[in-house]
Amino acid sequence: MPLDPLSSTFAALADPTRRAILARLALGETSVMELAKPFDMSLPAISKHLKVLEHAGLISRGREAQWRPCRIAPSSFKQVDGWLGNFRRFWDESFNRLDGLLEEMKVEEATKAPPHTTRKVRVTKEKQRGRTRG
Amino acid sequence: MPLDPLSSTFAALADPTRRAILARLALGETSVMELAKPFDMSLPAISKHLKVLEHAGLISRGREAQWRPCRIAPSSFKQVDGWLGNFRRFWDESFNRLDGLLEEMKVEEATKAPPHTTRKVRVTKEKQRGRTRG
DNA sequence: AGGTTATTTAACCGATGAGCTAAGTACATG
DNA sequence: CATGTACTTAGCTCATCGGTTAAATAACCT
Repeated sequence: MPLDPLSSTFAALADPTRRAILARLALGETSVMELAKPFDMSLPAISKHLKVLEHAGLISRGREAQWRPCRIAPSSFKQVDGWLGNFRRFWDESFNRLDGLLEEMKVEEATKAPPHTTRKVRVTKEKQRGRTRG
Repeated sequence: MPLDPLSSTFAALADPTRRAILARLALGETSVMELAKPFDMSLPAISKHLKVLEHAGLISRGREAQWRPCRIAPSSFKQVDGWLGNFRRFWDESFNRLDGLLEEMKVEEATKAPPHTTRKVRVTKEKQRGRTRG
């Protein structure tokens, strides 16, 4: 019954309250009370949101006396970015320019391109990341 | 009642079936039948998933005779990537290195840093994108 | 017109999700 | 120890979601 990690991360991000909480946390670690302030919502509701975010790996929580300070956790963000990388060529112009360059460099394949799909495609899964600002 | 665009996009991405459909579409435009094949699921279910993806702006659909070919639509992907950019500094090392460089260049602020938050932070909203592979 | 293929709509069901209030836990301090 | 502060858990409601089957629509092909 538990969703795969990427699904729970996306699900966690699919709520404006939770995204606002993350935006606040991007400014620095803070308490639940502090996080709750901007919202016209009960504290338990915020508590639940935080649990969802934590479960999704988007935040982590510490303990300091009666406070449970929250902070951004990088890993899930990274995973989302990685997944998104598989589609980057669809909108990122500079990405495409670079891809085109790499394309030209291995012309040996160009002659036997299969006519199956519309565009020429190399899926190259995760490999996409890491080429951007190395 | 309708969610904001970013929320519906994230919600659409929070399902493994839909992500698999997108992965298939990354290989090129194709029909509903073709998209349905890999899944042990009724056709109406797939049809619903496609409607969700379309509504989220992640795909667009054409008409060719009795087929409704689907293809990736870039805009929502781009928006997600843009939003994610606000958090890139939390995981992308090279991003941080570049940020540190920019930091050093404007040292005039370094002396009067406020002790309010843990890290030194400039929010710089969307501006983050576009510096990667210019 | 009548049939086949491709896809959507309608109507339903069980599970999950976001919100609430009320009560419980954990720590700090008078 | 009693009270206050900072949360979390429990239990409820209502809406939405992912799936189903059955029927409808749409376009092609005799």
